[in-house]
Amino acid sequence: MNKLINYFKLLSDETRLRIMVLLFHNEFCVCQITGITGISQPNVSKHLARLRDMNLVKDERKEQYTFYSLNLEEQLFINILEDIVNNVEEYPILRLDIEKSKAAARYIEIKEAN
Amino acid sequence: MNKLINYFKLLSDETRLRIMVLLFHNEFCVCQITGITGISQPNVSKHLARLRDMNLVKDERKEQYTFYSLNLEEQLFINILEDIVNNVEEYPILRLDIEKSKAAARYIEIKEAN
DNA sequence: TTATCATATTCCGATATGCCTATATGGGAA
DNA sequence: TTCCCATATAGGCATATCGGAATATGATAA
Repeated sequence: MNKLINYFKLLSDETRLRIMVLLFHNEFCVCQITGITGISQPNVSKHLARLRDMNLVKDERKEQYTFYSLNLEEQLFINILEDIVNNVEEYPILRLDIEKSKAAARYIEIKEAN
Repeated sequence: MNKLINYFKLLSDETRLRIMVLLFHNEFCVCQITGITGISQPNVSKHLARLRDMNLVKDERKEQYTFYSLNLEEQLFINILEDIVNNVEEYPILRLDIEKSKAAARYIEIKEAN
Protein backbone atom coordinates (compact mmCIF):
# COMPACT_ATOMS: atom_id res chain seq x y z
CA MET A 1 0.00 0.00 0.00
CA ASN A 2 2.74 2.45 0.93
CA LYS A 3 4.54 1.57 -2.26
CA LEU A 4 1.45 2.35 -4.27
CA ILE A 5 0.96 5.64 -2.44
CA ASN A 6 4.58 6.54 -3.00
CA TYR A 7 4.26 5.91 -6.71
CA PHE A 8 1.40 8.35 -6.85
CA LYS A 9 3.40 10.87 -4.84
CA LEU A 10 6.22 10.59 -7.33
CA LEU A 11 3.80 11.13 -10.17
CA SER A 12 2.16 14.14 -8.57
CA ASP A 13 4.88 16.63 -9.21
CA GLU A 14 5.37 18.39 -12.51
CA THR A 15 9.14 18.42 -12.34
CA ARG A 16 9.33 14.67 -11.78
CA LEU A 17 6.71 13.95 -14.41
CA ARG A 18 8.74 15.88 -16.95
CA ILE A 19 11.84 13.90 -16.06
CA MET A 20 10.02 10.58 -16.16
CA VAL A 21 8.44 11.29 -19.51
CA LEU A 22 11.83 12.23 -20.92
CA LEU A 23 13.34 9.02 -19.62
CA PHE A 24 10.44 7.11 -21.10
CA HIS A 25 11.79 8.10 -24.50
CA ASN A 26 15.49 7.74 -23.95
CA GLU A 27 18.26 7.68 -21.42
CA PHE A 28 19.79 11.00 -20.49
CA CYS A 29 22.46 12.33 -18.21
CA VAL A 30 21.76 14.98 -15.60
CA CYS A 31 23.17 17.81 -17.65
CA GLN A 32 21.04 16.87 -20.63
CA ILE A 33 17.90 16.88 -18.54
CA THR A 34 18.95 20.21 -17.10
CA GLY A 35 19.57 21.60 -20.59
CA ILE A 36 16.34 20.29 -22.06
CA THR A 37 14.04 21.32 -19.25
CA GLY A 38 15.70 24.32 -17.67
CA ILE A 39 15.30 22.70 -14.28
CA SER A 40 18.29 23.43 -12.05
CA GLN A 41 20.97 20.78 -11.75
CA PRO A 42 20.55 20.18 -8.02
CA ASN A 43 16.83 19.83 -8.49
CA VAL A 44 17.17 17.34 -11.33
CA SER A 45 19.67 15.42 -9.30
CA LYS A 46 17.45 15.35 -6.27
CA HIS A 47 14.42 14.12 -8.15
CA LEU A 48 16.43 11.43 -9.87
CA ALA A 49 17.65 10.31 -6.48
CA ARG A 50 14.09 9.96 -5.28
CA LEU A 51 13.18 7.95 -8.34
CA ARG A 52 16.23 5.79 -7.82
CA ASP A 53 15.30 5.22 -4.19
CA MET A 54 11.98 3.88 -5.39
CA ASN A 55 13.82 1.72 -7.92
CA LEU A 56 12.08 3.39 -10.83
CA VAL A 57 15.25 4.56 -12.47
CA LYS A 58 18.72 3.17 -12.85
CA ASP A 59 21.95 4.99 -13.48
CA GLU A 60 24.99 4.02 -15.46
CA ARG A 61 28.20 5.91 -15.69
CA LYS A 62 29.60 6.53 -19.15
CA GLU A 63 32.82 8.47 -19.18
CA GLN A 64 32.17 11.63 -17.24
CA TYR A 65 28.37 11.42 -17.40
CA THR A 66 25.86 9.50 -15.37
CA PHE A 67 23.05 8.33 -17.60
CA TYR A 68 19.67 7.61 -16.14
CA SER A 69 17.08 5.32 -17.63
CA LEU A 70 13.70 4.09 -16.54
CA ASN A 71 13.61 0.80 -14.75
CA LEU A 72 10.08 -0.26 -15.50
CA GLU A 73 8.95 -3.25 -13.56
CA GLU A 74 5.71 -2.22 -11.91
CA GLN A 75 2.91 -2.75 -14.38
CA LEU A 76 0.62 -0.09 -12.95
CA PHE A 77 3.41 2.43 -13.25
CA ILE A 78 4.16 1.42 -16.84
CA ASN A 79 0.50 1.72 -17.76
CA ILE A 80 0.23 5.18 -16.32
CA LEU A 81 3.34 6.49 -18.04
CA GLU A 82 2.27 4.95 -21.34
CA ASP A 83 -1.08 6.59 -21.02
CA ILE A 84 0.50 9.97 -20.42
CA VAL A 85 2.96 9.58 -23.28
CA ASN A 86 0.22 8.48 -25.64
CA ASN A 87 -1.68 11.64 -24.83
CA VAL A 88 1.29 13.95 -24.74
CA GLU A 89 -0.45 16.34 -27.10
CA GLU A 90 -2.61 17.35 -24.17
CA TYR A 91 0.43 18.43 -22.19
CA PRO A 92 2.41 21.07 -24.06
CA ILE A 93 5.20 21.17 -21.51
CA LEU A 94 5.87 17.49 -21.95
CA ARG A 95 5.58 17.68 -25.70
CA LEU A 96 8.09 20.52 -25.80
CA ASP A 97 10.53 18.64 -23.59
CA ILE A 98 10.34 15.64 -25.88
CA GLU A 99 10.82 17.85 -28.90
CA LYS A 100 13.87 19.49 -27.40
CA SER A 101 15.25 16.15 -26.30
CA LYS A 102 15.78 15.16 -29.90
CA ALA A 103 18.72 17.53 -29.86
CA ALA A 104 19.85 16.36 -26.46
CA ALA A 105 23.37 15.67 -27.65
CA ARG A 106 23.66 19.42 -27.91
CA TYR A 107 23.58 19.81 -24.16
CA ILE A 108 26.72 17.75 -23.95
CA GLU A 109 28.39 19.12 -27.07
CA ILE A 110 27.96 22.70 -25.98
CA LYS A 111 29.93 22.04 -22.87
CA GLU A 112 32.55 20.12 -24.80
CA ALA A 113 32.91 23.02 -27.20
CA ASN A 114 34.05 25.31 -24.39
CA MET B 1 -1.23 19.11 -16.85
CA ASN B 2 -2.38 20.53 -13.53
CA LYS B 3 -5.45 18.35 -13.71
CA LEU B 4 -3.30 15.29 -14.22
CA ILE B 5 -1.06 16.27 -11.33
CA ASN B 6 -4.07 16.87 -9.13
CA TYR B 7 -5.42 13.43 -9.91
CA PHE B 8 -2.18 11.91 -8.75
CA LYS B 9 -2.26 14.04 -5.63
CA LEU B 10 -5.72 12.77 -4.84
CA LEU B 11 -4.52 9.22 -5.30
CA SER B 12 -1.46 9.67 -3.13
CA ASP B 13 -3.18 9.59 0.21
CA GLU B 14 -4.25 6.42 1.92
CA THR B 15 -7.41 7.87 3.40
CA ARG B 16 -8.65 9.07 0.04
CA LEU B 17 -7.66 5.85 -1.70
CA ARG B 18 -9.71 3.88 0.81
CA ILE B 19 -12.70 6.11 0.19
CA MET B 20 -12.33 5.94 -3.57
CA VAL B 21 -12.02 2.18 -3.59
CA LEU B 22 -15.13 1.89 -1.45
CA LEU B 23 -17.05 4.14 -3.80
CA PHE B 24 -15.80 2.09 -6.71
CA HIS B 25 -17.91 -0.75 -5.34
CA ASN B 26 -20.98 1.09 -4.25
CA GLU B 27 -22.41 4.40 -3.19
CA PHE B 28 -22.20 5.24 0.50
CA CYS B 29 -23.16 8.03 2.79
CA VAL B 30 -20.63 9.78 5.01
CA CYS B 31 -21.64 7.91 8.13
CA GLN B 32 -21.28 4.57 6.38
CA ILE B 33 -17.79 5.41 5.22
CA THR B 34 -16.96 6.57 8.73
CA GLY B 35 -18.34 3.34 10.17
CA ILE B 36 -16.61 1.07 7.70
CA THR B 37 -13.21 2.70 7.82
CA GLY B 38 -12.98 4.22 11.26
CA ILE B 39 -11.89 7.50 9.68
CA SER B 40 -13.31 10.49 11.54
CA GLN B 41 -16.42 12.12 10.15
CA PRO B 42 -14.85 15.54 9.48
CA ASN B 43 -12.00 13.85 7.72
CA VAL B 44 -14.25 11.75 5.49
CA SER B 45 -16.28 14.82 4.73
CA LYS B 46 -13.27 16.89 3.81
CA HIS B 47 -11.82 14.27 1.52
CA LEU B 48 -15.15 13.81 -0.20
CA ALA B 49 -15.30 17.57 -0.70
CA ARG B 50 -11.91 17.51 -2.37
CA LEU B 51 -12.99 14.68 -4.64
CA ARG B 52 -16.17 16.57 -5.44
CA ASP B 53 -14.17 19.70 -6.26
CA MET B 54 -12.26 17.65 -8.81
CA ASN B 55 -15.54 16.31 -10.13
CA LEU B 56 -14.60 12.75 -9.33
CA VAL B 57 -17.52 12.14 -7.05
CA LYS B 58 -21.11 13.22 -7.00
CA ASP B 59 -23.48 13.45 -4.08
CA GLU B 60 -27.17 12.85 -3.84
CA ARG B 61 -29.34 13.44 -0.84
CA LYS B 62 -31.64 10.63 0.19
CA GLU B 63 -33.74 11.36 3.25
CA GLN B 64 -31.32 12.42 5.95
CA TYR B 65 -28.22 11.00 4.27
CA THR B 66 -25.98 12.32 1.55
CA PHE B 67 -24.83 9.48 -0.66
CA TYR B 68 -21.64 9.78 -2.60
CA SER B 69 -20.79 7.86 -5.73
CA LEU B 70 -17.89 7.90 -8.15
CA ASN B 71 -18.29 10.08 -11.18
CA LEU B 72 -15.92 8.34 -13.54
CA GLU B 73 -15.25 10.24 -16.70
CA GLU B 74 -11.51 10.48 -16.94
CA GLN B 75 -10.22 7.31 -18.57
CA LEU B 76 -6.79 7.41 -16.95
CA PHE B 77 -8.41 7.67 -13.59
CA ILE B 78 -10.77 4.79 -14.29
CA ASN B 79 -7.89 2.63 -15.43
CA ILE B 80 -5.90 3.30 -12.31
CA LEU B 81 -8.76 2.56 -9.96
CA GLU B 82 -9.64 -0.61 -11.85
CA ASP B 83 -6.08 -1.74 -11.62
CA ILE B 84 -6.03 -1.20 -7.88
CA VAL B 85 -9.36 -2.91 -7.36
CA ASN B 86 -8.30 -5.88 -9.47
CA ASN B 87 -5.26 -6.29 -7.27
CA VAL B 88 -6.97 -5.56 -4.01
CA GLU B 89 -5.55 -8.75 -2.48
CA GLU B 90 -2.22 -6.94 -2.35
CA TYR B 91 -3.70 -4.24 -0.14
CA PRO B 92 -5.18 -5.73 3.03
CA ILE B 93 -6.57 -2.42 4.25
CA LEU B 94 -8.59 -1.99 1.09
CA ARG B 95 -9.71 -5.60 1.09
CA LEU B 96 -10.91 -5.29 4.66
CA ASP B 97 -12.82 -2.10 3.92
CA ILE B 98 -14.56 -3.78 1.03
CA GLU B 99 -15.37 -6.77 3.20
CA LYS B 100 -16.84 -4.59 5.91
CA SER B 101 -18.75 -2.54 3.38
CA LYS B 102 -20.93 -5.55 2.59
CA ALA B 103 -22.59 -4.88 5.91
CA ALA B 104 -22.67 -1.15 5.32
CA ALA B 105 -26.37 -0.92 6.01
CA ARG B 106 -25.40 -1.70 9.59
CA TYR B 107 -23.77 1.67 10.00
CA ILE B 108 -27.07 3.30 9.34
CA GLU B 109 -29.22 0.78 11.18
CA ILE B 110 -27.18 1.06 14.33
CA LYS B 111 -27.93 4.72 14.54
CA GLU B 112 -31.56 4.15 13.74
CA ALA B 113 -31.78 1.58 16.54
CA ASN B 114 -30.90 4.23 19.12
C1' DT C 1 49.27 17.43 -6.49
C1' DT C 2 45.93 20.69 -8.12
C1' DA C 3 42.23 21.97 -11.22
C1' DT C 4 38.10 20.94 -13.50
C1' DC C 5 33.82 18.94 -14.56
C1' DA C 6 29.51 16.34 -13.60
C1' DT C 7 26.79 15.13 -10.07
C1' DA C 8 25.23 14.78 -5.23
C1' DT C 9 24.08 16.68 -0.83
C1' DT C 10 22.97 20.01 2.77
C1' DC C 11 20.63 23.88 4.61
C1' DC C 12 17.03 26.94 4.50
C1' DG C 13 12.64 29.34 3.80
C1' DA C 14 8.11 29.10 1.74
C1' DT C 15 4.17 26.56 1.03
C1' DA C 16 1.13 22.53 1.09
C1' DT C 17 -1.02 18.69 3.35
C1' DG C 18 -3.33 15.88 6.83
C1' DC C 19 -5.65 15.33 11.05
C1' DC C 20 -7.88 16.71 15.32
C1' DT C 21 -11.16 19.43 18.07
C1' DA C 22 -14.65 22.44 18.11
C1' DT C 23 -18.29 24.53 15.91
C1' DA C 24 -21.50 25.75 12.11
C1' DT C 25 -25.10 24.57 8.83
C1' DG C 26 -29.28 22.76 7.08
C1' DG C 27 -33.14 19.65 6.92
C1' DG C 28 -36.67 17.23 9.24
C1' DA C 29 -39.29 16.02 13.47
C1' DA C 30 -41.57 17.37 17.61
C1' DT D 1 -40.08 27.50 17.20
C1' DT D 2 -36.70 24.25 19.18
C1' DC D 3 -34.21 19.89 19.02
C1' DC D 4 -31.67 16.45 16.74
C1' DC D 5 -29.08 14.30 13.36
C1' DA D 6 -25.99 14.12 9.30
C1' DT D 7 -22.74 16.63 7.22
C1' DA D 8 -19.67 20.65 6.44
C1' DT D 9 -16.36 23.99 7.80
C1' DA D 10 -12.88 26.52 10.54
C1' DG D 11 -8.75 26.93 13.40
C1' DG D 12 -4.56 25.15 14.87
C1' DC D 13 -0.68 22.14 14.96
C1' DA D 14 2.66 18.85 13.11
C1' DT D 15 4.82 17.24 9.26
C1' DA D 16 6.02 16.87 4.33
C1' DT D 17 7.50 18.80 0.10
C1' DC D 18 9.72 21.83 -3.14
C1' DG D 19 13.20 24.82 -4.86
C1' DG D 20 17.31 27.76 -4.58
C1' DA D 21 22.03 28.74 -3.01
C1' DA D 22 26.00 27.01 -1.41
C1' DT D 23 28.95 23.36 -0.90
C1' DA D 24 30.68 18.53 -1.06
C1' DT D 25 32.12 14.46 -3.63
C1' DG D 26 34.39 11.75 -6.94
C1' DA D 27 36.54 10.98 -11.25
C1' DT D 28 39.70 12.52 -14.52
C1' DA D 29 43.11 15.65 -16.65
C1' DA D 30 47.04 18.51 -16.32
